[in-house]
Amino acid sequence: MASSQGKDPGRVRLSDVAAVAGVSLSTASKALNDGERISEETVARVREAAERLDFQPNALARSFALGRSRTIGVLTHRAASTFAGPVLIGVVLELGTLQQASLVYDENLLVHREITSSIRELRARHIDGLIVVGDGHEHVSPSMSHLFTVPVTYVFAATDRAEDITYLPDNEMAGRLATRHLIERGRTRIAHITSDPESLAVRLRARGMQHELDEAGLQLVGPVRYGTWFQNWGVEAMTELLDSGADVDAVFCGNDHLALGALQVCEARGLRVPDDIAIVGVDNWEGIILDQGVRRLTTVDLRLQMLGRTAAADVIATNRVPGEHLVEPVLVPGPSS
Amino acid sequence: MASSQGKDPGRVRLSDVAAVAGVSLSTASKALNDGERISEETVARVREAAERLDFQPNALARSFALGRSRTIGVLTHRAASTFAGPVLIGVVLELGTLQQASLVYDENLLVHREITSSIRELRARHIDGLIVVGDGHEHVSPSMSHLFTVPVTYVFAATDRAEDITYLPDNEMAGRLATRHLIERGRTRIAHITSDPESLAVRLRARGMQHELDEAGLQLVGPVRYGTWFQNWGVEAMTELLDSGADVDAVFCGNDHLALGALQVCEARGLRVPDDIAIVGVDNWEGIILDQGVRRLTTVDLRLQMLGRTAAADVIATNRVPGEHLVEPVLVPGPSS
DNA sequence: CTGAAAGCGCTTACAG
DNA sequence: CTGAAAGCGCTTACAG
Repeated sequence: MASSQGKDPGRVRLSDVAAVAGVSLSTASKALNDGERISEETVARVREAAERLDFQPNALARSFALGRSRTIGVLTHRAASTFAGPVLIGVVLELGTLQQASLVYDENLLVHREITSSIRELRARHIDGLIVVGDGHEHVSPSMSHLFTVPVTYVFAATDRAEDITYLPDNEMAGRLATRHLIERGRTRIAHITSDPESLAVRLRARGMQHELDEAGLQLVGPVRYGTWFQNWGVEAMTELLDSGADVDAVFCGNDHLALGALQVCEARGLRVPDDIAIVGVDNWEGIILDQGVRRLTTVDLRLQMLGRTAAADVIATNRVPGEHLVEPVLVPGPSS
Repeated sequence: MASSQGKDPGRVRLSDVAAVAGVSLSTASKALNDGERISEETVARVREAAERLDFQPNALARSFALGRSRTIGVLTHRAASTFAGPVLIGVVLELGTLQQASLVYDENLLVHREITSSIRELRARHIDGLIVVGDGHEHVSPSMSHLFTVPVTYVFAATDRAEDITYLPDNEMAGRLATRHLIERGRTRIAHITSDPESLAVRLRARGMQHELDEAGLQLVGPVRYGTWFQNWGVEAMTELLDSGADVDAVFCGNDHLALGALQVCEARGLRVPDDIAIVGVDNWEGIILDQGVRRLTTVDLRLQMLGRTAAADVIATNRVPGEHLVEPVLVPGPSS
């Protein structure tokens, strides 16, 4: 006798369906799948039998026969980090919706083993595709696409190969949305407080802002105040800005920490926000507070979970388009602007 | 001819290994797996051949033969929520480490389909186990264990069946850790600001606090101030507390929002924190700020990601223990206490 | 349009 | 200790 572990006595097999429908196994299979070159009547009879018996095809047998695992490999770097976390959640939730399992390899694993070893394992598992989750696009990741015969999609990561399919948040659009929002509300004297220009996100957000100002024929209340991503820089830069006596009615901050710092300075000085001065940040990191019904900041949400979902849908799709794809952020209005 | 999709011409099969080792297919299989009733010499020869050919067993064929998918079903409710998110990340990362794929079903799906339909799909996939991710243990989830023949583990959820295996954060210990920390630092006049006593987490944290006070022979600077989880209640309650003229040198707040509100009031009144008054919260929700090197609060971290990892390891384990299991929180010291 | 048969690549009960 | 053979439950090229 052969293995009995694979057996599941209570389970309905396709052969049972075929018997009930009075057709052969192969006809039953074709009727349930492509349905091509099978008479409508037969298809109906087989489907009915399958329905009546509550037939669920054994996914293991199907995968084996087809050589497709309905499993997607997911390679991450520090997946638990603040920004990569939502991306990973989006990836696994969307894959689940698409009936695909996720086989996740975290970097912890990769440093201990050879990278080639984990790739071999991924191949042994016959994954149908691979998603590489980065940690923003500050660092360019080396392309791994040539190591796989299955589709590879990069998300929250840039690669060194132009034909790779990458998904990134649209940081330039984030700058545009924030600035447009302020302009639409009648602000004309807008300043910018942000982090280090070494960061690509900083440069892109600033560029988006500049585009909108140009289109509106406005001048930045300059210079751009570059510093760090931390709240205390927001405090310091806002203090400097106000002390400089600049005529300013709005500030676009590169992230929400800076915006909170700026808000704090304005409140301490008795300036009304947004009446005297409007403030917009980026990240919507107040998620936890928003959950609880309190929101202080206007901000731009980069939709990181949607970014993960989009990449997951892509790796399964048949019409994949090479190159860089940007996911649109959304403006989340709040009382500060 | 049969299906050719399953073929992968470049791939080494077990039969190749057997041929190179000069043994039969069955002997090769046994040598590589159990190794029982096979001579050491043969085992060595087969292993060597496998090594040399870089043999990776086809996981699809293996799963099919054994009836085990190396895939774990994961059922979530609002997985993207603030607290369930880290639990889910812990689950999928740990499963990945254990070479298990994750097949995630989010509630969005479940409301549209019959729950029985998703269970049938999970069964058709021959999952080796199921993890149910809840959203805290405020609501008791109905047990689903009887619907599956594979191991079911609940995490961040309580069920209505005592034999179910559940993993929860230890909220009582969170209250103890916070209070013990304050007592060890010489505080003797400790108050408690927290949310609604309807919440089990509120009651457990308060109970843990009371235990520690009792053991130290201290009295709570009462009454417990029950309210909401929001920062403005922290502000209000702290204001009341100070206005009441109570002699207080520390406050344990039920979460970090309340602690931030309390901190704000103290700072506004010129009280030095922690010199005049020490404050401890719960949640370590400043994660994002911590990433950036700034920390204001002392807090208790419930280790939600570790909670997810622990549950994931459990569902695979052979020695599973029925009942409720608690994951220990850790105190994260900061300048506020 | 339909069906008999081979095949996907393993595991294991059984005979030797 | 070893090997020939059956079996896991599907899919599909081929013949009819």
